[in-house]
Amino acid sequence: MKLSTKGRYGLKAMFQLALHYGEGPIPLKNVADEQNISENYLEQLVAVLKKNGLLESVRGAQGGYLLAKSPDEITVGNILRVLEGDMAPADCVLDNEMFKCEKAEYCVTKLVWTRIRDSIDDVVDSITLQDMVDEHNTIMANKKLEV
Amino acid sequence: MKLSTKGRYGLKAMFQLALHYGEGPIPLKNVADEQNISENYLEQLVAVLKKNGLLESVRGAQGGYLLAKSPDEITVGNILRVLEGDMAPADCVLDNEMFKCEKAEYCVTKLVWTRIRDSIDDVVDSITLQDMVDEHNTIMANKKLEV
DNA sequence: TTAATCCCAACTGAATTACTTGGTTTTCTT
DNA sequence: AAGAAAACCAAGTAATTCAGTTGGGATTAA
Repeated sequence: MKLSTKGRYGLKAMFQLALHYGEGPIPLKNVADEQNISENYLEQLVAVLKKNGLLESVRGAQGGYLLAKSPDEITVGNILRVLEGDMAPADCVLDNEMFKCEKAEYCVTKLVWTRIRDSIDDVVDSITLQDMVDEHNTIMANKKLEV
Repeated sequence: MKLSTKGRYGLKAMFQLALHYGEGPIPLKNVADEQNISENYLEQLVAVLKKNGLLESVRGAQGGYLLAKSPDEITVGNILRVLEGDMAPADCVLDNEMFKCEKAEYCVTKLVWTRIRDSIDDVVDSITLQDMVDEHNTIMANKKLEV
């Protein structure tokens, strides 16, 4: 039940770009350094995020990546689903209903998987990048007061 | 974010044993047949469940497995944690705090993983095998009425 | 005694993970 | 025009996990 580095690094990267939203394109190298991720590996992840309309890129010198939408329009769920697939603990409760089990109508374990999936969906769909930025700012402000 | 067959088969097997709770030992072959699982593979899973005090076994002919506690004392969380480990989406929010990240105090993504983990915990710790049996019986009773 | 059953250890093919390597192309700056 | 900064792309890879299989043994009821 663990996320792979795709989802974890991907969210970190998107959060980093959200922190700098409005400042123009940010080079991937900066993001990779800041979050301690291999730049070449991160490249593959942002390619997916871009293909799915969450990122835009600017090529050439002074180029980089930017969020395709404002941070309050991008949820954690948007990001994780693109990089990890549906947040479903079993194939029989995938959102797109690809997989069909003939016992589905009276399968009690399916009810369990459904409840797990729904609770995860609730959380990831309710948190936007803006929420994360706000939380970050609150934490940082409190840290300053402590000193 | 998917469960492996360990967790999925394991819960199905435990549910099957819960259905027959009080009837003495149930041979693994029955469980495997009923739930369409390789018996030899299931053997490995029940070994883990037994080692962790969720199952008891009776050897020899007419032997089999039985729940070590009554179905209302065994939660889905008990079963999944034994077979899959903590239901944490990232190592930094493992229940046992093995893994330590030095940025933990101001890591916003950690807050996200924590909320996901907590919501999963809420669900799996709130459902007992008895709940599943009850649900199963309700579904079956309704099915009968439909005909 | 024999058949049913649990118990145990090792092996395996396929897939996935988390990268790395080694480029090419585009564009800004000088 | 040259050089450098960046995005873009394709392939390879070592390690691990997954989902079993194989081939036995030990225990016990009938």
